[in-house]
Amino acid sequence: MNPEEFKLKTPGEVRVRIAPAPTGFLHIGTARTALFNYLFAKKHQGVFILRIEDTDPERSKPEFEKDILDSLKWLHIEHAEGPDVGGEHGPYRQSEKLDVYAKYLQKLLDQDKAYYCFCTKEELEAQKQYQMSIGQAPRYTGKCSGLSKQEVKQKLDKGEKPVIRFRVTPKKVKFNDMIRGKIEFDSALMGDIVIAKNLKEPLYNFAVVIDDFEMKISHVIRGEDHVSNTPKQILIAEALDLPQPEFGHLPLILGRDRSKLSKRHGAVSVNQYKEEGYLPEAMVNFMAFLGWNPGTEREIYTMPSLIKDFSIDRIQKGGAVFNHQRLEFLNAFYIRQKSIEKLTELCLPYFIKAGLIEKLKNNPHPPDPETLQLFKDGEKPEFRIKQTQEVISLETLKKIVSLYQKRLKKLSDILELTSFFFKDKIKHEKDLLKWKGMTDKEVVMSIDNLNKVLSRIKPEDWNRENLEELLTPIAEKFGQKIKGVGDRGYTLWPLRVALTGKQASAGPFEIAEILGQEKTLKRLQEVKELIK
RNA sequence: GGCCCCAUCGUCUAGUGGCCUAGGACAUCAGCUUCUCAAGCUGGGAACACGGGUUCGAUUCCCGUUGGGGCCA
Repeated sequence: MNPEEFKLKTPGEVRVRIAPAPTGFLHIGTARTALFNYLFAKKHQGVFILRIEDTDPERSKPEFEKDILDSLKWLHIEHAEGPDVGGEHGPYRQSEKLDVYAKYLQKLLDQDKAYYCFCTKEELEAQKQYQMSIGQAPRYTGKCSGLSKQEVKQKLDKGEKPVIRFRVTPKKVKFNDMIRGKIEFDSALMGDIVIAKNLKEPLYNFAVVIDDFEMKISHVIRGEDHVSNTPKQILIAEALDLPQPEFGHLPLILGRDRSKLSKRHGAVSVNQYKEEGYLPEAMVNFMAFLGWNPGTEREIYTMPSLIKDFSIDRIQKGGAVFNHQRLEFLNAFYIRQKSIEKLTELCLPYFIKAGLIEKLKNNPHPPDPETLQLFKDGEKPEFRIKQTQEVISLETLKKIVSLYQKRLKKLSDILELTSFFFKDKIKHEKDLLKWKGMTDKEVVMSIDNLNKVLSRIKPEDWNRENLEELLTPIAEKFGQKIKGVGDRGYTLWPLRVALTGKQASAGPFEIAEILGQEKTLKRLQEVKELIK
């Protein structure tokens, strides 16, 4: 840890925040910003705050706010203050404090640090075009900046709709970015900026300054897309004589084409990943390494270890491409770490939602979102396979899941991989049954042989160990007989394909055990008829 | 267009002037294992954008070029 980081300009408590607008589902980039803020707060025994920036009533929706809350909770990025949990520096929704903004706006107006501007969109547009044509930065020329009180009143009385502009003092605005170091802007290039549509409708750059002050935010850690907002906010805070927070700008998450990650790159909301069956621990581990690394070769990090090793001065400056394959790798890794009980509980909703199984009446509890515990202790839940109406125990489901644990990249993969267990009839491709160029006749011979052997097994002896012990020598002998080599494939491959219908699957013994003797024989029979 | 930021394998990155014959991870390729697919193990290929300086010595420092990105409307 670099001690530099602890030199906090504003001594006292570390208070950080994320401030998403509830105009869409929680974006992966916002989640990553939240994570870094959270880690920074935890690292410094500080407070992580959630603020909802819902000043745009058109686009802000309660369901999006809910999604933000739910997704953060799912990721275990917990805020100590926010719209749902409250806090002494609230309200935490911008829409609930419009009078506060109005107060500061009025103050600026009274001190003539801001003024009403009546220029029309058309005027402004024409001006901008002109400025750009002569190679200048487009900025407001200050046409209305000299309007007298009477003129303003007249225009107001006439019903003209003004905006409120902030007088930008031309100067070099400097700040020391926690991640990037010194950054300097020439505010003369900005022109007077619009800070509100009117007293009741503050705009982003203004509202942020007020909120961050009111919430006593010590460090503003946000995406790089905000760097050019920073000087504006510094100037506004200065005009209001407010203390400046520290700023840190995170590199952006990029899509494959290296532009800012957005919907056109695919799934970007946290809830989409959740639904597809990505684990929160994988998401967190993955997001943390998008622009940060511990400087060691360790790659696996859970939240507690991240908190321990996180340091803001190890954050990268350049944007990071979202590497989906790496997310999958991490997700598969965390899936493999799960206990079979836990993993089964995680998979059950997928089976149920897909209509493969249904719950029997004796376990009506909805899953506990905290523990993901689907059942109360001591309860023996049972399920029914929808297609066959057979009862299937949790134990059996656990066996199924455990067979495929190593093959799951995401939870939803379980459906495609295991659906053959839940189907009455499965589709077979005749040629798939042939191992190394077997003929139809040889396949039938193999199946007859299997039939003979398997039907003789006593029901109580039907388990994986016995099947393997019995079938292995038989398979070798069969290979020897038809091809002169002890290749078990001539028996085991047709068996496996007969049971699963698939080119790739878990092994035939464990599958046969789960399917049971009756179904195993039935599937062999079906395959035989297919060939004839 | 203006301003700001950035630049090591395909991707995420280690590297803070000599430990660099540039390390790790994902991906990829080959092999082992094997009835298949996974998982696992072993091994291979793969990068310092370019040009100038500074220096005994630059991936590392400075300048420029190029490239990429962000913001502004």
